[in-house]
Amino acid sequence: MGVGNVRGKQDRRAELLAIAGRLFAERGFATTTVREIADAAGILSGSLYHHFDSKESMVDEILRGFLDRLRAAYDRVLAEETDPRAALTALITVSFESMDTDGDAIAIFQNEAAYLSQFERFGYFEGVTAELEGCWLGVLERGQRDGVFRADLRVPLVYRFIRDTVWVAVRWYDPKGALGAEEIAAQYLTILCQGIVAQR
Amino acid sequence: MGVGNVRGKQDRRAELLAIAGRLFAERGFATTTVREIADAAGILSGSLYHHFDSKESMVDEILRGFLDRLRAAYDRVLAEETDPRAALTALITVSFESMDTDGDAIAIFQNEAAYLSQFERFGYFEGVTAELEGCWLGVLERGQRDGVFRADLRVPLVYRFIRDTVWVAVRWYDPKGALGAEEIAAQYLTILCQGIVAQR
Amino acid sequence: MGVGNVRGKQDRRAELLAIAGRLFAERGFATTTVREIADAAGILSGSLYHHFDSKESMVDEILRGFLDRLRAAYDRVLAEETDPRAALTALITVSFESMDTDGDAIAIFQNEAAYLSQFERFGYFEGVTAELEGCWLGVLERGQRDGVFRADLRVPLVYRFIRDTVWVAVRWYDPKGALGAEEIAAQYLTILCQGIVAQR
Amino acid sequence: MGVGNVRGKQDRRAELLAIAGRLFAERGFATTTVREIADAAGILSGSLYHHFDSKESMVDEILRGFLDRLRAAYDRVLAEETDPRAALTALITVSFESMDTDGDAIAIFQNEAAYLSQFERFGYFEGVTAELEGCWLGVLERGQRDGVFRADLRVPLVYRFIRDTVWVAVRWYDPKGALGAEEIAAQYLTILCQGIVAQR
DNA sequence: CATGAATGAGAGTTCATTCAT
DNA sequence: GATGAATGAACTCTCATTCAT
Repeated sequence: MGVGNVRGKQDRRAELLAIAGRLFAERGFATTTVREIADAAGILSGSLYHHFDSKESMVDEILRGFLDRLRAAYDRVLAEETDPRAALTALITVSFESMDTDGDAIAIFQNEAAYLSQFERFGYFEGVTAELEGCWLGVLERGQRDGVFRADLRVPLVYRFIRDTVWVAVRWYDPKGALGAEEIAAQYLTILCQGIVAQR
Repeated sequence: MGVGNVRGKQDRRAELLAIAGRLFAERGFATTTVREIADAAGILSGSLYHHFDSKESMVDEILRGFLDRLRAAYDRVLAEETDPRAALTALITVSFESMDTDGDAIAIFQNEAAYLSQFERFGYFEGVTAELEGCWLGVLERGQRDGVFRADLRVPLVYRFIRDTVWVAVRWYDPKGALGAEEIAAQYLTILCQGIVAQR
Repeated sequence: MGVGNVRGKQDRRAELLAIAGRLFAERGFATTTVREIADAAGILSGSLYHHFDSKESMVDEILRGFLDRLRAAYDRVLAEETDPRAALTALITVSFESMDTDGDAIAIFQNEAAYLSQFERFGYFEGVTAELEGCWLGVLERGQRDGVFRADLRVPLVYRFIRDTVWVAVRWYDPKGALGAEEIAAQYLTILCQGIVAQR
Repeated sequence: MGVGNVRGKQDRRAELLAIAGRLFAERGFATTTVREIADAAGILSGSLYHHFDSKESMVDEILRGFLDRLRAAYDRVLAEETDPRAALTALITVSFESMDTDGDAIAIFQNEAAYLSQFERFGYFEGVTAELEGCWLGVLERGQRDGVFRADLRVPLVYRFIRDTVWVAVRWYDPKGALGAEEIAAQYLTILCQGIVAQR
């Protein structure tokens, strides 16, 4: 009935959220039923409502956590790396690495953001997305201005290519697989920076 | 009562399929209701069943058509282009261009393939996906063997990066926008081949 | 455009009615769809409505025909046979024999009368049923009065036993089978009149 | 939260099953809607699915229970009565008596078995029916062999006559009526064994 | 006479959510 | 905290019937 209990309560929430996140990521938000979540947690569907008001509030909590952590990571990168190429490298590496800890949330955000953002509750997506986009665009523009990145590229397009490649990788990336996030990031950076064509 | 009637019948089907495809792409398959499709077509939900057995058979028809066309386009590319770099260029260009005609189907396939393939009816996804993958891998491997593409790249990884970038672009690509598929393909090819880093 | 045409029209109706009757008997009235009837007839469901106003009017026509014929046959029996035992024999034989020509209608009437009689249109069932019942009761009562039939039997009960046995036989009687209606009638009459216990 | 709860749960199921059975028997399985069952139970149609998977599983449960009880009763008869005539008497009496407790199930089985057995789920009908038939045939054949029953009768035919008469009686038998199952069985046995013709 | 597109009512079923226990 | 019965709205799909062609 003291701190221990609160801790326990928090743990249970986190546990349930992890279960829900896993299912949302695997089967989709609309397609996952509250009953399935409850079954996976070993309780009855009605009991979930002692912890969360609704299915929506579950995804909300999952996505907010992820988005907050990602935003913080990007801020740290921008604060630490002043060189555009180093910053880009760090941004990409950090993003790939987040798949180890936030894989489900990333998958959910990738697959459901368009659907969820139609509800007022998820209106905040727009702002966060713009902020994250700003991080990338800033680095790319600075790099182009400094002559580090080629001048004949349309930065917004480059941003979209990078963003898509990085985040969609969550579909096939396996945190427990042989290929680590770091190595994947390295390979992608090689391609992105030098291209796939062999130098003569 | 002759060809004209058959044409009319085919047209109606195609029309309804286009409407359904649009909605499936925008809102997701599971989230789009049969009533919404019917409303958009200006008929009652039950009337749709005069044309199609089920909601599933609608997506099925949409996706089969797209997959067939794509497969044929890839085959044509491989038949015409023997040079790996030219083949890769053509594969990428053809893929981006398919967004002009098959945008909705592409979006549906990207977003729903994982969900749909759990049903027996869509078991054929696996085979088609493998065939398409084979087209890309063949070109990449040949290029690497010929020394056209860098030797230090993991081909399967490169394939995934390309595939993800190309197909996820459907989320932001606007067929009626200022930026055409061809130009986007060109920019992506530049990055992919030469990288974004300015040559000194 | 003369008599021949009318004959053709009548034939077509009879043909469609036979098809519908077959299906109603096999699958039940409620369970048989208008589309199934049309399919079996090689036309489209809508086209059936050029011949009949409704599914109900199809059964109606089928059952009226059968009931009329049966009533007439019973009347003929009662007019011809004055001896109770001969009359009972004839009633039973005539009933079993009607399965050769009216098998489907009998099955429909057995299975659906209770359901159909709830609709006003089929209100006439009650009267016809009472009339037919009257034929049997008359013969049985007369036979009991004359001392031909045992005095310790409750005539209404005997009637029900006979009626049920005779008509439910339609479920297993096969018009094309080895066992003819006449022989079945004879066996039943033996049991009914003398019982199954061997005389010592 | 103990035995009491389980009892309560079982009771509710049984209650709902009784309501559904009543309606299925009265109106037919296909013709009875889930909403009608729910209405009769004073709940909403969706709430029924808290207790049963489907309308089909409701009939299934109803019929399985009846068939099990009947099979057990027949087995008891065969174990207790060795004399063919006594066994036949007991079989008939037990069958008529089952209408007091299983009237609805009997009616459903009589009316819907043909329709239901087309679904895989009800494939077990065939086996059970054959077993029950075996009980009757065994007794009749033994009786004929022992000279208790007449030699000029076709046993399979006799079986069908008895079966039809006994079970179709459910259509008019009234458990609360003046005529009890035992008396009806007795009358039928008299007719069946001695016939309706007065002994001279 | 037949077609085939459409209607409109209603079927069985699902599911997020509530709440007394 | 959890249970489990119930809600109520919405879903996919079916089907008898109509009617312009």
